[in-house]
Amino acid sequence: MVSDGIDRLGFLIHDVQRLMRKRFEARASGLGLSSAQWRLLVRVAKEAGVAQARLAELLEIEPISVSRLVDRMEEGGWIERRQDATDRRVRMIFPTEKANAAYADVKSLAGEVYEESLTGVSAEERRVLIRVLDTIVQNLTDGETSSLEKIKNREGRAA
Amino acid sequence: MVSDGIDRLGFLIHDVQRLMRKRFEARASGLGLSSAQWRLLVRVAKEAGVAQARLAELLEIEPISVSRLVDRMEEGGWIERRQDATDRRVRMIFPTEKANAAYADVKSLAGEVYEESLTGVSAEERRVLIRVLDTIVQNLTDGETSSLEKIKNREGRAA
DNA sequence: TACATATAATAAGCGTGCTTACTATTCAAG
DNA sequence: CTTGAATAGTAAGCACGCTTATTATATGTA
Repeated sequence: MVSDGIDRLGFLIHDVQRLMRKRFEARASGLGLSSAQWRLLVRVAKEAGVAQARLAELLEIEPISVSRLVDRMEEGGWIERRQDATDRRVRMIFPTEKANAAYADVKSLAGEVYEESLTGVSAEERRVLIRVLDTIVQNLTDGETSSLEKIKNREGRAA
Repeated sequence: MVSDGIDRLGFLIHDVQRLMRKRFEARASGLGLSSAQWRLLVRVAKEAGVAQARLAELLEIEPISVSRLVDRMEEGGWIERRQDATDRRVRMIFPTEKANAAYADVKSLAGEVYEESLTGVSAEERRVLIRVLDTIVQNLTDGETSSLEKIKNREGRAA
């Protein structure tokens, strides 16, 4: 009943996340983009001009984390902050030309890492993997996660 | 070919890891143990007196990370460092009584988080999940991971 | 209008990982 | 025995997440 390996689930997820991030960053180091920065860039590329607070919701991290991530990415020349004309509290985030140019490269690079990760894993197993991971996210997102909870209630599941 | 969701794998793993860690830490906060400290404690409980360098190999993190983690855990009264009589460079790590007392509690607490995560996931899907995650770890551990590489070559796969 | 509340962003400081560089100690040659 | 390489541990400083607190601006209500 415990010999199915479920008791290792936390350790396994932790290891997989760390190894995938590490390999991605080794590949993308030439570009100077970390995986956290890449995640943010994907959102900004799809939704140029998005406010930092909205980015925090989409990325499901705290606004302060966005603030400092954006600091570093602005220094790196990946994004720029602009004032919102109608609400002076808001900083709108736009990708730079440099970011747009790198987008496709980094995307295919991420795909490479996924393929290396899944060597020897069948199509059916891949489907199960994605489905189960989605289920876990749902299970853990509902209830008691305080700040995430509010987002979900307000927004539903943002793709 | 990309519509299978594999292109979201990195984001999914990242989210699952963060949510599981967050929920675990919410539960364990009364005890004052973080998930990183819990991981270390599991190893030390199984192998009392282990050297920090060996812990770094087992946990697959860098020795300096162990050093500071051990600092905080020693402050928290979870473990203690003792000198090795035969090699004065070595610090041997032992669990305290407090740690031994908490061990079973935290273990069942982790089990609860896993079960909540996997609500609605069949036994077969769980087997596939664990098998695929193990495969990913293997795929990403071989080759090019520099420091981990050395460990693997030297030790093989430590359970 | 004025005051209380809410929201956007940031500051300060912590935990956990990293790289790079250092000290202390051991071990292997010569 | 002495010198040089390897090993154990740590320091300094960075990235990225967090909590808590602060500032500036909007907004709703008396």
